[in-house]
Amino acid sequence: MAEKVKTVRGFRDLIGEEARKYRYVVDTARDILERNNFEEIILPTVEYTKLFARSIGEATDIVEKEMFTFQDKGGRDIALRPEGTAGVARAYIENKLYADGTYKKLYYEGSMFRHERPQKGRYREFHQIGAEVLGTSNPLADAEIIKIADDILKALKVDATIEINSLGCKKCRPKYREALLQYLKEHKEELCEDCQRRLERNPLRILDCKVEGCQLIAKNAPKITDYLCEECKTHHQKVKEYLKALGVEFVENPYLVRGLDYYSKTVFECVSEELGKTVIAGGRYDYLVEELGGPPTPALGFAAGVERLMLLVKELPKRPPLVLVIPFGGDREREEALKLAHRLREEGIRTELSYREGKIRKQFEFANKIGADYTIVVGENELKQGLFPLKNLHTREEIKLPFEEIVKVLKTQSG
RNA sequence: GCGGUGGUAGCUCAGCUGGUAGAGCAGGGGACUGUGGAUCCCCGGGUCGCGGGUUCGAGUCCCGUCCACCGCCCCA
Repeated sequence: MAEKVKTVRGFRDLIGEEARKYRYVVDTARDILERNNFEEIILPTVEYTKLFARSIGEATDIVEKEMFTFQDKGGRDIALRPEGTAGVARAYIENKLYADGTYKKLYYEGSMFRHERPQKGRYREFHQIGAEVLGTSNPLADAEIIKIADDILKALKVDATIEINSLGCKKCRPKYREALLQYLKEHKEELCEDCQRRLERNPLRILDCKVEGCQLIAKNAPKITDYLCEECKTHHQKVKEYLKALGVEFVENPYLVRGLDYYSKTVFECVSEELGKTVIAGGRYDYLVEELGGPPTPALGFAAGVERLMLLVKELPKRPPLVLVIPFGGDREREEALKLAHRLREEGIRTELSYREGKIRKQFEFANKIGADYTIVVGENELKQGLFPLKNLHTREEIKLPFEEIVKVLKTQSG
């Protein structure tokens, strides 16, 4: 045999039930977003590398070491998108979606690529479904975005805790950063190696370090919420009020920070205890559009990790019952069975025509194997009488009816 | 990128200190020629992840490599 070609590391096939689970997660989220009057935006899979460098942040791991980048034949630096928000912001600016003076609600869905070490629920090609609202600073939008994330989790019956925080704005965040940095420097010796490094690069991240010693230090660190300016404080307060009004359960986590540089004010994460991982995350990014060369545009959004949600979805909606049409006899019977099978499909009934030849007994074994719920034998006697045996494989009951009666019976089952 | 565990039949796995590859389940056929999940009988199937080394001889020991999974980092 020739050498077998395998999938690229971190990439995989989704087959049958896995594929159905994928569709279920995506369709459920899409449904909720459509109901909230979000418009779909279908984005390119590749963008110029600098788009991500400028939006996500030069110094982040995603940009520094996790992007799939390459040069095209024209020597342009291109990257497979590692996330969706940057592309949405770029499209918003490029297509002047701000021109009509209203805010825009967009959602996207598709593959994202990060060159990380693969693990369960973490692949190099993974999928996100994300929503973005561009052009409003109204805290109603923050509350609604979080509510949608909550609705998706509830619809999928996934348990997760919603944690929220505010990262402040250009006015108040620097003051907080200053205070935090000063505090952390006083405790530098007690911090773990990683955190000593973070001190320079991204001190906010020390707050959610898992090392025990660091957590103790983090516990007594100044809280961002104590440093928020009036505007940010009011905004944060309003978001929480609206969430309560909506009955969305959440916990405040003053140490919640996000890994992407573009966030401001509201940030949130939906954390699954079962996975020990975040399944949906998002927040405000009021400066991103402007930093990418657009007009000043407050905005916010979230991204849901499809693979991670799939790991938590225990039950899929049932497929409609399956009917196996079994030809029995010769060419005439095969041809009739072929036509009758398509008659059933015309009516929306999930139908398999057996290509198996041989004993009737084997046909029934085949019916079980493929998970059929009903069988219809099409043989010489049936064609002569115009009556066909519809057998329920679960109850083993069989009724003989004219074909069009069978169609009616099955149609009510397929609802 | 770092640390750990593991890769043997379609699946789950066994294979002790090196001596020509096994079980259960699944699959195919028959007992049973127009009605299935039971039972019995028979059968097929493997470059032991890949490459190299040690050895008379390697699934087993050594080195390398790939892949999966777990933890870290990071993140959805």
